[in-house]
Amino acid sequence: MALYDQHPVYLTNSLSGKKERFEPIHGGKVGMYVCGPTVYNKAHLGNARTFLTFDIVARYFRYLGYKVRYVRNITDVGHLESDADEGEDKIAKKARLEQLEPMEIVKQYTEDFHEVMRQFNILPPSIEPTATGHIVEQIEITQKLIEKGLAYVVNGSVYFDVKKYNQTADYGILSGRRIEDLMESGRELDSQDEKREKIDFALWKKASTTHIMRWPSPWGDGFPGWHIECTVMSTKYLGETFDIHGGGMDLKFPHHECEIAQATGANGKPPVKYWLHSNMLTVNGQKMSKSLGNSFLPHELFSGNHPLLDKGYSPNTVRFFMLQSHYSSTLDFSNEALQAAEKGYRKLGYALKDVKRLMHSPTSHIDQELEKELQEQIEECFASMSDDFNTAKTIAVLFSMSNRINDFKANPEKIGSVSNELFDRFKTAYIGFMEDVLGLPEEVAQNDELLAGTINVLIELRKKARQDKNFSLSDKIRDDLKKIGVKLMDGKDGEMTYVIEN
RNA sequence: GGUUCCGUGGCCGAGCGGCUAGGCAGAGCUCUGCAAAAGCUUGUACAGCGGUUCGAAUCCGCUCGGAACCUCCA
Repeated sequence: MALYDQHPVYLTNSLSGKKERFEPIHGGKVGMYVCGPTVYNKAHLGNARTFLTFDIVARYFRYLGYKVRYVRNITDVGHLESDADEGEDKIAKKARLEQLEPMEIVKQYTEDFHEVMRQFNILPPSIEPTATGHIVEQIEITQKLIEKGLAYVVNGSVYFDVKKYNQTADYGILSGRRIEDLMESGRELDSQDEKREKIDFALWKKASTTHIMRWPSPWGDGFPGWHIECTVMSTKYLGETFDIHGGGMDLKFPHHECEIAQATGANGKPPVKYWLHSNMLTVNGQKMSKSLGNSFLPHELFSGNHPLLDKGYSPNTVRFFMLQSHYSSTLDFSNEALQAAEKGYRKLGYALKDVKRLMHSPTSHIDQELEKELQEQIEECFASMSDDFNTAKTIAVLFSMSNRINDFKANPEKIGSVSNELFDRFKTAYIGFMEDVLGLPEEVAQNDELLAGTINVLIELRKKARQDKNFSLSDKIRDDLKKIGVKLMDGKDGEMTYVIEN
């Protein structure tokens, strides 16, 4: 029996607003598409949270034994500023400001994005397609929509006819919006608008003479609309209907709503079975965003070089901090919270390091209560993760497991009071959920043999001083080492361990 | 204006009708030459007001406060 059968996953489907049992379209396989970044600027922490969420989703599905195909795109074209149909292309604008080719901008910020992902231990997707690499497919689907009467051409641009679509389908099915409300609110169409209705959106835009990023099409030179790229890249690699589509909450409307309309219109069936949306990161209760100017850049956070920060925090600490809340809740950023997370994570990390060294000792008396406790903790890890990827709950379980680990470390004879088989499962579960599922590794202090050797010499000296009851010397060794970041801890048996803290 | 969501102990944060969430900080104890680390114990919180129920932080209504989306945004 596969792990995924033993621990079926329940997830909150934005489409229904309810928690549903995950049943893959193709047995044993998961197809997931997540809207990636538009690479015209440095990735900030809010971006990281979304991709962390889906990193966890992919990791857990894999841990359960599913074969996961995870597609996350890079948007390297399009996205006009200010308004869907006017204004300047973000990438082109940045290119002009920095006096670079658009593709230099794209390259630069794609590299930056990858570096940030790597720092946060967010694993790469299986496929990372780009919008510019799928212009042909975007033209094709646009043509298909025109043929079906769901899109119209005006002056070299193509627009999706939302009202027409709504006659046979339900525009607003995801966001809960009604087409009537949408037509009443928001910006009015002005005389220059080419769209029939203001809720219509562009599939293809004619490029003005000055627009740099442009491709030939049946309607003249232009560039694709924003929503169409995701429809094309998701269905191309995952099929016309696939399991999971994810993204940040702020993409729910209009982006994902439009994706549903396009795909349903073109293929005659809904594109996605489960929609997953991760919530926003906030600072002082307000959404962190580039436009509000309250966003943190990862390197500012790591270095502590930011007006709102007292000190720097490691990427893993930040990762842990984010995982202590549920992906569907907003998470507020603050120094105090980060500091608490740092200490908490350190505790779990030490236990991780320690548990790897613990070996089962010959079984003596079986402590049934202890066995039951360990057994339940293992179960709880799976149950919590299978319950809508509740990393906060899982971490709570890991804390209680770390208590047992520390107890085992201090009293190794206790390990023998549980069966070898159970101890192994316990150990494997702790390591597996920490490292593979949550992606929280031991924070490796410099694995430097010279340094380790040097510290060990000092440890031996301190042992000797203690044997001689020369406590002023033994204290000095410990205190001086502490000043430079090496913390010595005496064990029960006279052995000493150390950790390096920065 | 429309559509949603949130308000939990000093702080952060789970919770989806009955069962101690957890972390950080604080207090106490054990261990220790002293520390550190660790283990154990401890706090009796759910914005307010009504209602449903044998029973509500959890469901319903109202009030107050905050946020997101309706323009680009993860």
